[in-house]
Amino acid sequence: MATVGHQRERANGKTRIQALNEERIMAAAETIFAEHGFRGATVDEIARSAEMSKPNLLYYFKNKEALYRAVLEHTLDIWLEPLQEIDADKEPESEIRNYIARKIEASRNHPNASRIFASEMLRGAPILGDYLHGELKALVARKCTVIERWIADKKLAPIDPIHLIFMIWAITQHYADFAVQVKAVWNKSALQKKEFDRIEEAVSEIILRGILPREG
Amino acid sequence: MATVGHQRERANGKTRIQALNEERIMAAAETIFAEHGFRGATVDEIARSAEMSKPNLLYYFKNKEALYRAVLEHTLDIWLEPLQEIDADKEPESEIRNYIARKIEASRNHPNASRIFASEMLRGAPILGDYLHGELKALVARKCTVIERWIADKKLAPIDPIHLIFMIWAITQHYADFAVQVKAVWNKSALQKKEFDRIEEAVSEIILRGILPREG
DNA sequence: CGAATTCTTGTCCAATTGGTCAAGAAGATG
DNA sequence: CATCTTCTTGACCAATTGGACAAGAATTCG
Repeated sequence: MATVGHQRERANGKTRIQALNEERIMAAAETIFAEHGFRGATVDEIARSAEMSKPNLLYYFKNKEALYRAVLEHTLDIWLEPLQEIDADKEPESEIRNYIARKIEASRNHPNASRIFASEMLRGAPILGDYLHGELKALVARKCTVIERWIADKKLAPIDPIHLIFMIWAITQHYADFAVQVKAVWNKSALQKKEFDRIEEAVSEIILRGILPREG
Repeated sequence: MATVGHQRERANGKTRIQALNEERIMAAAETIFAEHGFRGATVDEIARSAEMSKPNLLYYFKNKEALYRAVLEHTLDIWLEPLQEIDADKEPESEIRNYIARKIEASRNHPNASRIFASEMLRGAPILGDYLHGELKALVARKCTVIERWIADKKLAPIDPIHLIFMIWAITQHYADFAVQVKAVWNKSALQKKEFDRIEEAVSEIILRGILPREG
């Protein structure tokens, strides 16, 4: 209790300035890493984009990799969160429709998170390798069990759960990572809420048709 | 006729050594660009991987960007070829099943082509921008017309053609670009023909169910 | 206020970067 | 075999890279 009073103008043991600048740096880093990957991004460029000197950036993150890891971690939260939500006790139609909606929302609101994840995969996941083989694999296994139960209960057609998950990941990610292509081919100058609503509808329709059992 | 006889030990006006080395360089470059993108790749590393000196590499390609463009062009051929094949006069089921099969085959046989394409999209397609807005857009528009005709003929459910195409691209590309993730989560040490056959089956099943009209 | 702490940056550094150049090695061609 | 062309590379270059450091500027806080 003694020294805590005033020091907690700091939240998390972080100074006001610290919190502010770390955020500023991470935001800038997210954009640059998303565009050019870990190797292609330069600390100088990130610093410039965050409007501060390079030594100052390195005062907050001890080196480029530490910054990359911080950004990646933040990315993971966004990337993963939607999957947690799937609930075995509810109906597959609503659960999967909802999952698709959440993933597409994430692609819209955090396209750079999606891109950084993609870029890390393209490099062979040197940083996230352990995570993929550990936490993620376990989580997916659990969700597959849920889907298999739905299939056993005749609530879903007998599709392969893991590829259903891969397909949903692939599609939703695509609209963030390949946004340039989507815009060019679809002839949209930008992907706004309206476009993402259209995407969600079109994707859900095909996927749900593809996995729900035929009535009757 | 005069000077042609012996000079055509060269094919394309290229020396034997030229043809050989350009291929060697492009193969090495494909791997490195796929992993690290344009900026993250270094000429030195590519040269080393091609087992030749950097000046020698630059004897065949005048600079890094020229090499990148050459690789990208090669990439495009592979990436695009399957779509040309869709034939309006045949049945949608076989045509789309076939298209998926071809794209997945491409992902298996040329994963690095897929990754380079992805990496170029992540950067905002500074090199391929014109191509996306031109050739590709036009091609997709034509294929959409084909799909719409199938829908009008009640051979397909009334889905959105362009998003069907995006979905197929996204999914098939995913198994190349995110191979690390797929392997980790699916618990395979490598993706062989057997695994890709399984993927093709699972994907075709869901997509075709999703777009074919209900019988009766 | 004044001392302690936190923040900020100009300057510097060795290593790496993309790229040049000249000169020798290897190959083709008469 | 002799010449002409093509191929190959060591040595070099200026610019950029990730990062260290010291010293000054703000802040914080008793």
